Parts: sequence; structure tokens; C-alpha cells
Amino acid sequence: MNKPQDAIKAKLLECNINPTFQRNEIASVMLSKPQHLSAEQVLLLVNANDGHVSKATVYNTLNLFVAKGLVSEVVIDPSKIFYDSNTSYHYHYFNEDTGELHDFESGDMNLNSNSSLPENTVQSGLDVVVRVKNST
Amino acid sequence: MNKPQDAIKAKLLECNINPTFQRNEIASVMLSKPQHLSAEQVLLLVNANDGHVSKATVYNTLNLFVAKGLVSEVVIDPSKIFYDSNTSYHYHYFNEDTGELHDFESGDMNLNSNSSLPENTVQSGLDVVVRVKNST
DNA sequence: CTGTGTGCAAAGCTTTTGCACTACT
DNA sequence: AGTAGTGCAAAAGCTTTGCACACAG
Repeated sequence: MNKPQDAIKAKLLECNINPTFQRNEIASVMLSKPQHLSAEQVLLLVNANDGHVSKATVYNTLNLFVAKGLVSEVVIDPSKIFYDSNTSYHYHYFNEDTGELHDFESGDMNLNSNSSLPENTVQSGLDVVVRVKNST
Repeated sequence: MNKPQDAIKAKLLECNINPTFQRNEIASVMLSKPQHLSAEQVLLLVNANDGHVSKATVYNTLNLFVAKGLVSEVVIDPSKIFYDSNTSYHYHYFNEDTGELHDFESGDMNLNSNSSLPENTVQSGLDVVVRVKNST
């Protein structure tokens, strides 16, 4: 059955992304479930499944997906970008001991900054990363 | 007069950092005023002032300063880390059009997350970056 | 003379660029 | 045939590593 493949293609088309072979492969990995993956991890998963996709293409394609709003980028650290299939506003816990990244509900945080944006600017994004350590 | 140099040395000693020539140079640049600088900018400023310090040393020294709490790291984007001489908890506006980074008072934001940290963890840091665009 | 700490050249990453190739018109 | 879009090898750029040197005990 190839129903899932069709669903992936539909999503790409919705975002005005031409659904090529490589993009389908990469999108399948990213959107298979809610998850946070690095470019390196995506590369490994794509090539584990089947055909070969180059590193450069993985990077370029992930950048394309971000630009088109199909996935979003979570910046934890230089050379630790994660790509997140959940593009709605939500925040993250990053566990420094385990390297794990978890979502947290934006309802848990109130931002009163609406009155204090710099002059002549509009908000285009909000990144919140709570760093935690194991207490045990 | 070399009073400022002495003040820099004192700061390094307070943080248990051995005040070598290179570290004094780099700390002078970082702490001369409240500012946000990338590693590259620090390198240029250090070598503009006088003697030569290598890129590797700038990176290693900034990492050392972060580890010792002398400066803090603001992650905007991969390869866009800024080092911030203000180490108290505060947040940032990043203007995507101009590349400028500005502080914003943490009083403008309330975090109600104390009841919802993942199990067996303690908070070790909080990064908040509000991305803005020019509206004009 | 031995051990600890420092600075930097070189190596190892990640990411981007530029071009060959394809697929439509 | 011409044009726009795609994928990847190679180039560029950022960061870390490992070692030579210096300095203190």
C-alpha cells in the first residue's frame, strides 16, 4: 500500500513544494511521527530506509521545508539544530544531561511583551528553551 | 594609565581564570561595555587593538569564559552565537532584518513553569528569543 | 626535572555554493 | 531549443582537538 506516500505528497503540495523523490523520502522521515531530529539523524534515517540521498540535499531540503513552513527549527546550540514536525507555537525543554528535547505547552507560560516590542517592529517568532539537568 | 587593565584582571581572578595576555585582551573587548558579540567580531576587535591572538584561542577562551560564568551565550541560529557580557537572566529581541540583538527585561515575561518541569530535573537555564521584523 | 596549564596549527565538523542535469514549455 | 528548477560534489566556514611550549613546584 502507498496511501502514506500519497499523504506525504499532498502535504508537500499544500506547502508549494514540488514533491520529488528526495523530498518525499525526507518528508516521510520527518512527518512519520512527532519528533525532533537533527540533519545528521535525518540523513541516517533516509538512507537506512532505502535509496541514497546526499548530505547536501538533506540540508538544502530541510532549509526549504523550514522556509515553506512544513517543519520548524529549534536552535539549542550551534551545531545542534533540531527540526520539529510540530510547527505551532510551543516551547521546549532541553535536558543537558541526556540531550533529549521535549515539548512543553505554551499555556504554561505567559508573555506580557506585547506592549514592549522595539519601535517599528512586529513579532515574527518566539523561541523559548528551558534547560534542565537531572536532579537525581 | 592601566587601571582598566587591573579591573579586568580582577574580574578574571574572581572567576578563577588565570589572567594571561590573551585572556586579558579578549576580556577587555567583551567587558568594555554591554554588548553582544560573535566569536568573529571578538577576533577582529582583539586584533584591531594590538597583538595577534589566533582564532582557536578566541573560541577556546570564550568557551572558558562561558563555563566560568564570566559571559553568557545567546544562541540565535547556528553559526550566530553571541557572547553577552550581561550574565543575569534576561531575554533578547533579535531583529531578522537588521541582525541586531537587543535585551529585554525579564519583568515583561512571566514563566509559570515551576509546576511542570519534567520529572527528576531541575532548571539550569532559560533562553528566550523574540524574533521581530521591521514593520515599516 | 616533572606536572599542570596555555595557545595555536591542523584536523574535523557542519553548512553552503555552484554547476551539471533534468524536466517541463 | 530555451527556461526554470533540482541534487550533489566540492568548497567554504566554523569549531574542536591534540600537541608543542611555558611556567611553577
